[in-house]
Amino acid sequence: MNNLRKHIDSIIEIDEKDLLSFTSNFQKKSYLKNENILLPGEKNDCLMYINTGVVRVFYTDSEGKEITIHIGSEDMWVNNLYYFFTKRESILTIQAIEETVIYQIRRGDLEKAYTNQPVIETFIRLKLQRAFISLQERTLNQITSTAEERYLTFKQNYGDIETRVPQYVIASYLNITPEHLSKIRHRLLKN
Amino acid sequence: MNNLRKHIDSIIEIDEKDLLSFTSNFQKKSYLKNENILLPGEKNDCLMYINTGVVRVFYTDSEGKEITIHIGSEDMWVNNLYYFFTKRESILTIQAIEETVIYQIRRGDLEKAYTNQPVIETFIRLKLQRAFISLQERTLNQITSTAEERYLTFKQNYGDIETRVPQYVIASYLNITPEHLSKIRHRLLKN
DNA sequence: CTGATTTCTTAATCTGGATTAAGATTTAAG
DNA sequence: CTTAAATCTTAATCCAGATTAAGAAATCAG
Repeated sequence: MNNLRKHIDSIIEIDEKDLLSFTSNFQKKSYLKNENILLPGEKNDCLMYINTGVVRVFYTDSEGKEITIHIGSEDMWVNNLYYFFTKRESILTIQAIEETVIYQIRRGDLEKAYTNQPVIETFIRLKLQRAFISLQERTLNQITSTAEERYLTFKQNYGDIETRVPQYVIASYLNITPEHLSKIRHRLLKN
Repeated sequence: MNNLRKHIDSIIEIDEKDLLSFTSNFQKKSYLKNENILLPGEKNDCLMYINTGVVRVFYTDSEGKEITIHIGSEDMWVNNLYYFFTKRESILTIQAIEETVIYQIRRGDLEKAYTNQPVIETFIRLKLQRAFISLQERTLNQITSTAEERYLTFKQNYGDIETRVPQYVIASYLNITPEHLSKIRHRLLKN
C-alpha cells in the first residue's frame, strides 16, 4: 500500500497518523486480464486506486458498440466518479485490461474520513478538480480536433499505455472506428 | 443577495452566521446585453453566481468559429471552473447574453473560507461533483446521440432558455451549424 | 506445434452533417 | 416609420469518417 500512501502524500500535506488511519480503510483486490470489475446495473460504491495494471471504463450502446470513456494505469484512480457520486446503478463497465491490483475504499468509509481526517475532504476536492479539468480538456479536444490530432494527443498523454491496450479500445477512446485508426497510423508512418 | 443565500442553504447545512460571513465576500457586478465578462488571455480569479440574466462560456477556434461550452441563467454558476482552478489564462470568453447581474467571490477569499467556514469546502466539493456529473453526461450524450437527439435533450434540460438565446449559440452548444439546427427544427415541426 | 479465435489492415462505398451561397425575416438604431 | 445590421432559413454541393466486406497477422487453447 506504499504507492497509495506516497500518492496521497504528494497531493496534500497529511501527517503520518492520519495517512495510516485513512489508508487502513482500503482493501486490496486483484483481477485477471479481461476480468470485469464492475458491470452495468451494479452500484459503484468504491473509489479505486490502481496499484498495478491497466483498467478501462466503457459504455455499451444499444447496438453493443463499446465507447471507452477512461483508461487508467498504475498510480491513477479508476474514474467512474459519475456513478460513485450519484449512487445510481452504473451503466458503465469497468474492466481490467491486464492483470490488475487495485486498492479500494467504500463510500461510507470515505465519508467518515471527511469528518475524522478533514484533510481528506481537501484531497477529494483536489482530485475532483483535476478530474473535471481533464474531462473538460478531453471534451474540448474532441470537438475541436480531427481524429488524427486526437490520436497524437493521446500518444503524448498516455505514453506506453498505447502498447498495453488493444487498438480497438484506443479507437473507441478516440471515438473513431478501428479501421479509421488503422488508416491514421498507416498515414503517420509514411510521413 | 438573498437568492445566493437560499441557494447555498439548499445545498449544505450552514448556520446563519457562517452564511452571512461567507456571502459578505461576494461583490455584485452588472453587465449589459452582449457585454463580455471575461476575455481570452485574462485570468479568471472569481467564482460567479448568476442572480439574473443569461451567460455563456465559449471557445473561439483559429478560424474564429465559436464553440459554446456552457450556458447558464438565474441561480446557476458561471462554469469556467477549468481556468478558475488551473489559474491559467483563460482561452475561453464569458459573455452576458442578456442584461445580467452576478455575484462573485475571489479565489483568495474562497480559500480563506475553506479554513474559516469549513462547511464551504463541502459546498465546493458538492458543486464540483455536480459539475463533473453534468459535464460527463453532456460528453457521453455528445458521443452517443445524433444532432436531433441532442437538440431534444437540450430543450428538456434548458426549458425557456432556448427562447432567450440566439439560435446560432444553441447550435454551437450542440456542436452543429446554425443551418443544420434550422433543418432539424423544421423537420420536428412537420411531425 | 496446430487449428481456432481474436485483432488488425486494406479498400470500396455510403452518409450525417459541414460548407457555401443567397434570400427571408427579425431586431435595433436613427 | 425606415434603413441597416443581425439572425434565420432553404438548398446545392462536398467531405471526414462510418460501414461493410474480406483478407492478413497475432494470440491463445488444447
